[in-house]
Amino acid sequence: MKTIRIDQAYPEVFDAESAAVLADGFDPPVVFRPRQRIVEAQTALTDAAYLSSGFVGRYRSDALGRRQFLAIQIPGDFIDLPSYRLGYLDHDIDSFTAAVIRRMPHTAIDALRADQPEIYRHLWRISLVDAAIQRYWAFRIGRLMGRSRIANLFAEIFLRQFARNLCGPDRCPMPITQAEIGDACGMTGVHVNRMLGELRDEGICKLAAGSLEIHDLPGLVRVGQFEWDYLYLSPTKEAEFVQIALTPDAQRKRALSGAAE
Amino acid sequence: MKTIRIDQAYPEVFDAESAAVLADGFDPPVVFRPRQRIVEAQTALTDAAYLSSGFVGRYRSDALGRRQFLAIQIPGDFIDLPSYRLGYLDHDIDSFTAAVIRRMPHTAIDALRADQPEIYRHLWRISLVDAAIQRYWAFRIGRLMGRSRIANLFAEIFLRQFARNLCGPDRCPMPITQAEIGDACGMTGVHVNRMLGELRDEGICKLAAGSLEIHDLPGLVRVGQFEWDYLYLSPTKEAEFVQIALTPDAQRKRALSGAAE
DNA sequence: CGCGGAGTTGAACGCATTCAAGTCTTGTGG
DNA sequence: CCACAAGACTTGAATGCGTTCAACTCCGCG
Repeated sequence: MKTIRIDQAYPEVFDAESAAVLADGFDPPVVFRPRQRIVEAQTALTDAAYLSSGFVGRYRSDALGRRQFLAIQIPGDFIDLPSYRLGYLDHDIDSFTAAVIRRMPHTAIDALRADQPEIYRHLWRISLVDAAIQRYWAFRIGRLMGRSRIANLFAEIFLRQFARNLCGPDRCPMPITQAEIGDACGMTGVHVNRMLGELRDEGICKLAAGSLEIHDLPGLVRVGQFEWDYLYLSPTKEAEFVQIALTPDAQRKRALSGAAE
Repeated sequence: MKTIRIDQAYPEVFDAESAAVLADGFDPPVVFRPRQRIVEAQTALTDAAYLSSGFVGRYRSDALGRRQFLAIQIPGDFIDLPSYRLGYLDHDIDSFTAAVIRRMPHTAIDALRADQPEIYRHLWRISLVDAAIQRYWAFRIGRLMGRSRIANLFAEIFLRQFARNLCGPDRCPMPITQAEIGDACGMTGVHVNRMLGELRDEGICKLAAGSLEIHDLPGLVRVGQFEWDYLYLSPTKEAEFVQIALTPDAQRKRALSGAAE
């Protein structure tokens, strides 16, 4: 069986029919264990990997071997789509958790260009949203203070899962250690620990046992100065998020100004 | 005349013939003055802008209005290609210098899909290299110290220009202020000033009158921990850079290990 | 000649790191 | 089921990189 529920993973992008077509192009699933190398930098790739389940991270290391995460990928992400046109990656990808990968040969993507232009262009779109997320990471790391960085990252990872119906409104999987959060936010694990303590004491959120309990989503958004335009959500999903993430007061102001933020 | 020298701008990507085809799709040039808004966030776009000459920067601002540059675009860059599939940008683009923009309607790009698949796919490739550069910005800001960040950024901006034959081996245009370098590297203008002083005193490089004098390129690469795999240069251009950027000793080691770094 | 933006420098402050020593969890094997 | 080891988390104290505030110089330009 080659069935894969891409329709669930990308509800905004692929309708059920497209998803079925796309699913036919995948190779059988491959399972990875936690903390395993999934894609190696500088290695020639002939297929694109789709993350069916699990969390993985893309990173580069500095001269002393310290990692900087460049992206955190959640179920439903294509994790190395750049390889389609570039042939190899400039960074490594490791699993955080156990992960299931399904690969689609680059040739299968090529075939879509003529046969399924809509899907083909949607793949391009996906890679552009990825790029937008990358840009926002530069903003987060470059402009926000420690506590805000973490809150902002949490908000992103939560919303990306929420938009795919991978979690409810008040908690979501967050299977990464404090040190890894540090590697993602450009700070040390020790400092992450202190800032997490503050967020917890302020009643905003709590990270425990690989999942994030969100006690005050508007607070998380406020502290993290989180904006979500860069995720290019469907209007439906965005409205759903606004409903739970903005206080009634903020929603009123938003409606008045007509801002699409 | 619709002639535009894309062949020069993207020698690795477009051959002369493709460039000519592509050039036919452009609207007439539009000139911008320094420090002018070129693309506004959240505004619907129906064409993609190509930067014919000049420098422009993409940025987001935090709650207090402080900018974080997300990218610096040089002549030959498509500066808002994401708009093709996303419809609008989540960030603003301002000019650093006077700039000439040529726009290509999204519909013209659409037409390329069937008529000129090679060019169409090359445009995708370009957007993927842009994304790779974005990723590297997260690494730079997240993992490097102040002085290294600046050296690293300089190395990138230099190499990207060098790869397009926009400059020689020992100097390049760098028409941005110290405060703007700070906004790009996630630090203050004051600290940029101090670090620039160090780089100057160490005989590595000197920023003056909108251009960067590179006195010690290997030193710049070393201090900045600069790697260039993420730019996906053509083998020719990469070899040319290695020739001038690595010391003879480092080149020997590189050759021995056979690393493609 | 004077204005304004860019660059420069000094001093005090503070966020985050580093180092270190713990405690708590978790998974594994006896 | 307990013992133990390894990794994750927590906390304190000292250090330091970078910020902030402020004053001043330099330079291009009208």
